[in-house]
Amino acid sequence: MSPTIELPRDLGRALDAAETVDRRRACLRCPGRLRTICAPVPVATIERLAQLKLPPRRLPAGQSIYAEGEPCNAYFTVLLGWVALTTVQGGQAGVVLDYALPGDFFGLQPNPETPRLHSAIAVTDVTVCPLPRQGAEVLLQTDPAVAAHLAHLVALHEARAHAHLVNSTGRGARERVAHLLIELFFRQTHHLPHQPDELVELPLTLTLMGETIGLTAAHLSRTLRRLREEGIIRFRRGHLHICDPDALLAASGVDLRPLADETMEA
Amino acid sequence: MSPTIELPRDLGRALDAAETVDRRRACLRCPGRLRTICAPVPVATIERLAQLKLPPRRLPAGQSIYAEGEPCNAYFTVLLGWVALTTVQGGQAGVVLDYALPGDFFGLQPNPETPRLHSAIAVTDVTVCPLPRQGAEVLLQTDPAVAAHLAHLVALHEARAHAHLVNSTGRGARERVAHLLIELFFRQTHHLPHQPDELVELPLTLTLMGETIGLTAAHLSRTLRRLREEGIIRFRRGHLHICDPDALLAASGVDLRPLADETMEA
DNA sequence: CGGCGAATTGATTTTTTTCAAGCTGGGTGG
DNA sequence: CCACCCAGCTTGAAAAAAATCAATTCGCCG
Repeated sequence: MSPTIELPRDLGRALDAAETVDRRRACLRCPGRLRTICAPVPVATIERLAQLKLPPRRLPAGQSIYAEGEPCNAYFTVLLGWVALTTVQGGQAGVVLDYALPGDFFGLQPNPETPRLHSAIAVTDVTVCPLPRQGAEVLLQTDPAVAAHLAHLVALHEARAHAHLVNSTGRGARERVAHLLIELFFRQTHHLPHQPDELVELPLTLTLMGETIGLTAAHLSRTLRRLREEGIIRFRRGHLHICDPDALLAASGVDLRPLADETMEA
Repeated sequence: MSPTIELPRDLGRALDAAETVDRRRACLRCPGRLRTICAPVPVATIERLAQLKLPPRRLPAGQSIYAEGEPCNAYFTVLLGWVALTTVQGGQAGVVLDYALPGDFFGLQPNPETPRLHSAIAVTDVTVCPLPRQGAEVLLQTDPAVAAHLAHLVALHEARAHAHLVNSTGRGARERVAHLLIELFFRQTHHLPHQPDELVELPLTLTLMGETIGLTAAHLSRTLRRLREEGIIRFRRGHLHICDPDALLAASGVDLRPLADETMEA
């Protein structure tokens, strides 16, 4: 029942133990610790998790981590870089459902036996920590703390999807863009922008951002220009500069303060 | 640690036992059994769940089950009727995030200590089975099967939100409407429409449906008229008549077959 | 110095909203 | 039993928002 891990068979017991310690250390040092599926794992159990997981996997920008229709072999934690969860319907324009940032967990399915419902694409160069499905499911069925935490974690993803839905339904382009920028700012800094001239990474193309909020790249470009001309933001080369935070918050058209902690916090 | 339930203190042990049996029977007979949080509960444990839950609550159409901003006291299973999960942003038009139909579980939060992120409104007269939060959380922390199942159940809700997002982003009114009708058909019958002249309940106002897919009631009315004039559907007084299933599926603009089982199944 | 994907911009068309005015049908009170 | 009431639906005309299409331009990389 215990899932196998890829280890050279001829290593002695000593090295095996060392390997275990290494893995355990890696998990304890992991940026995702305390934030994803690992959060409720007591130090005593972390060894078990460390055994389950595969070594980190690095992928270049643009590569698919998994694609719609594929079987579901593993769940993932992002260690480094940005991942887009997205659908592509029959060669047409896709829709970005969510982004997974460092520390975020993604890839859990309603039914693990079933093909992937969406694709996960590396937006930047990415390092992910894969957790094989079988092992993860056993862990869930055995450790109630992990399972309970995971349920709430997925509820958070659901809440984010709902916020996304509210944002891209029945609101103007300006509002949508402002809201998206604030969300992505928040998810990196863990606070709303308040000081003038805050700077943050934003390694997305206009096309991708457009697919996130349901606008064409052309219209998005115009909307961003307007915001720039009003001295609210500047966006260039993977970086977002929020010149006037209050104006941006106002432009989003919602009071985000109460929701921020709950919905965007990873 | 075991959660208390409201019982007259002066009842003898015999009646108490009878009450327990009643609750247990009610849970075993429940339409939500096998479909919601109760699904993985073995008959042995169902008694425990039966002790946790409050007696069913009936609400007239239009009533709020909980509202955005309120504290989260309980989670719910729908026994009868339709519930809309919705946001209302500052007096403006709201957005319907999802519907909960008989057998559906709703109300779980990312952080249970936190105010509600959305409202739940009874669309029709409704009967729900409330599960007090405290007890539910204890159950989750104790019973890994329930917790693991719940995680996947919430993942299903997330997937449905994603499908909703795809549907209402960057697609025409006709496609959105067709997709919504099919989804609501499926969630009641558990199959896609295929025979001509299938009939199903649809107790929603145009305003509500519009808020679900991001259209005004006016435009929705026009879109429905077009579908009616083409002999595809008829919709009146709470009932949907799918005259030409294939045309409706075609109008939705997506191949729903592979997704249906996973995304819509409650 | 090209080459190329991404961003910008303009002109035009399409889609959807908005606003406002009737319509309808089921429920209520006289 | 009927008149009326009212929420919800329908319809029309005009305005607004966004998509589309088609060039350019920009900036990075080899």
